[in-house]
Amino acid sequence: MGASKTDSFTEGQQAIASIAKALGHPARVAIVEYLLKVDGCICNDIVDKLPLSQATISQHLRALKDAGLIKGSIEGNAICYCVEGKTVKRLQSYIAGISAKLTAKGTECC
Amino acid sequence: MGASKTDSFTEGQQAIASIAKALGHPARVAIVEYLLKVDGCICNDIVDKLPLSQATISQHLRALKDAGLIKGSIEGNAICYCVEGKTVKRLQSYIAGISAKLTAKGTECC
DNA sequence: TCGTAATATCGCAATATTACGATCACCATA
DNA sequence: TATGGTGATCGTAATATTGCGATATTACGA
Repeated sequence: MGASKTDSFTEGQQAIASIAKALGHPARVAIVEYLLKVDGCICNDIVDKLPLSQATISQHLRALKDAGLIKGSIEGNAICYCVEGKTVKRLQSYIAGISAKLTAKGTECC
Repeated sequence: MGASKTDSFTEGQQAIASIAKALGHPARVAIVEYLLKVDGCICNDIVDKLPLSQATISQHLRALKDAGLIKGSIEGNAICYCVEGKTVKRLQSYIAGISAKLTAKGTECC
């Protein structure tokens, strides 16, 4: 035993967890930041920007895509990736919800 | 090789990644939600609420505490955990920043 | 001080992640 | 049809996570 007991939690909890997990590695945070900075949402210049191999970056891109945080469309013989606003907003409103409940509560208890 | 190449990224990226990673498991999302729901921020009723052993929950609590997402104070012979607003707000404003940059950009490119 | 409830930690097994080199597949264009 | 650039995938090694039972540890009350 020891595998992720992922079922036995709600859909919502799993959905948030999987988005958060995708952002749970500095390389992927860096990739998202890069995609935001580059205005054209260009593709694999990323390989030159990060100290990781092409294979590894491709894996991270896949993780981000699986989580719905980015999407890519074929653009000639390259691929154009960009951040998917919908998913970002979903995470954003979830965190905002937590934050709101906290301030509604008033004092932090401990 | 194969270990996390975590260095070679900025402090900020690592900080966000570690907070996000802490939320990257449904059990931990569930724990945070529970701590928000319970008004008194009570301790280990959690063991009864989740289908996980006490040892496992204690581990998840530690992960959340290490990430700064919760804090605990000793309360008699029990422990009172609660969500740490400061860290939630940090994540919140980071995600809001991404979201803002996206809408500033106008159309999603791909 | 003894017993008991609440937590933390240790040690282990199962599984997942991270990273890379080596290919493979695809498309454009020479 | 070759050739080169772009990206995905495979195989593999190193490491991390997840989960649990067993065992501390700590604090309270009898």
